[in-house]
Amino acid sequence: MSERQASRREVAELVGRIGRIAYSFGGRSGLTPAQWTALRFFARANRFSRTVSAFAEFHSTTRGTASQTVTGLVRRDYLTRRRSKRDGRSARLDVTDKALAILAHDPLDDLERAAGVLSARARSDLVSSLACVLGELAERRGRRPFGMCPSCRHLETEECAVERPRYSCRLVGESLGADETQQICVDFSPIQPGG
Amino acid sequence: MSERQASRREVAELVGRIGRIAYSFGGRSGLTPAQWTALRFFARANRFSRTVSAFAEFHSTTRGTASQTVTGLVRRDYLTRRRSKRDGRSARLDVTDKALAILAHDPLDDLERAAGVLSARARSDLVSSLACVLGELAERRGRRPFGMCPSCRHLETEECAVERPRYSCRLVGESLGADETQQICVDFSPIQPGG
DNA sequence: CGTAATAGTATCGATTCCAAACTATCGTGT
DNA sequence: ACACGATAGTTTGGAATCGATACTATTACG
Repeated sequence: MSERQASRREVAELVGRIGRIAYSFGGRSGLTPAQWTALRFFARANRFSRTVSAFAEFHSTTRGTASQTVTGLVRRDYLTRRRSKRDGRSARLDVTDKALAILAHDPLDDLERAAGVLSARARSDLVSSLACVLGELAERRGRRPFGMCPSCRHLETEECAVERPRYSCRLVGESLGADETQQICVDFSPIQPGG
Repeated sequence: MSERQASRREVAELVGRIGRIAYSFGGRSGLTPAQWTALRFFARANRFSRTVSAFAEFHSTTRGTASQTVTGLVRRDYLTRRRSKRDGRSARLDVTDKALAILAHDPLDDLERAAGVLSARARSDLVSSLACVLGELAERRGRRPFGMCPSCRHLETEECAVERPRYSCRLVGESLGADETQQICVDFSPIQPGG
């Protein structure tokens, strides 16, 4: 085995192990790993993406399983369900204050803190490399990469002279608040292929 | 939220997403993600680490669950169980030819190939950054990082003038073949903390 | 020889998981 | 207006996972 291939395998092994340690721990919250993933998703997703189907995509599971996970969280008052007025089939899930409270003690914060041992430069390189790998893997598996507006080809930025820039999405054809450009989106499509 | 914290969160989100996509796909093998993880582990672990307990540590699960997963793989002839002669409580699991055959088409290979889009330099940096984060995260969670001899403080290298170097492990007090220094070990302890 | 620790298994109920069938709504084309 | 297929989401069933707990057997320590 060549050096090149060895380092590829190392990437896969390390990501797998970190992901596993991060995923498998729910703390004493009474929430399962899947429920934690769902809460994080609905807290971070923009208003077009807070649906059962988008979460199923995000979590790489079926809509049926995602539906069950969401139902459990709604029943426990971590999410509220609101039927869409535009599309009678669709419903939007929003996190409750109870969810925000528990998310303040997210066990995944351990991973964030662990990333803090890297220098800012190393962390920046790590993020771009991971984004690149994720984009490539998502493409190979036929999955959506998810991501935020700043690197999305659907974002339209209207520079105004005096005011702040105005953002909108070419895909859904709606204007976006500046904060919404920092939320994750199911329709994200990277400007440069692969990250 | 500062830039520093934002990039930490991005690391966590990206690792989580990549890990999830990589983990959740079993292909048409009939094996579950947990079973794939077990097969990979027993194929990559050294002879001191191919036990139910070590796999439970590796997979961040309980010994009970790990026992069930292993039992299923033994029943399907992917693993063989051999009781230890030194320790009557312990048993060693070895992968069968059937397991090696299916591992040749490991769905996780997609992730390795995705890592191939990075330059060798970027990949090398990625590996060391991830190893650093993993070491730190494992410490925070009180988990073993697992790793290989070259960066383990238990490795003893005896340099011989004409012959190849001889390796041994200070912890278990046994000599190691050169190939065994490239297998993952439950007793791995990094030379530099967090590295 | 007795006690504590360790390796592993067995069992429980809750959850996850996928697949498949199902309802309801939307979009398109005629 | 109507049929058709696509989409959003739920439901059901069976297998597997999961954590917790209790359990057996063996080893280590004193």
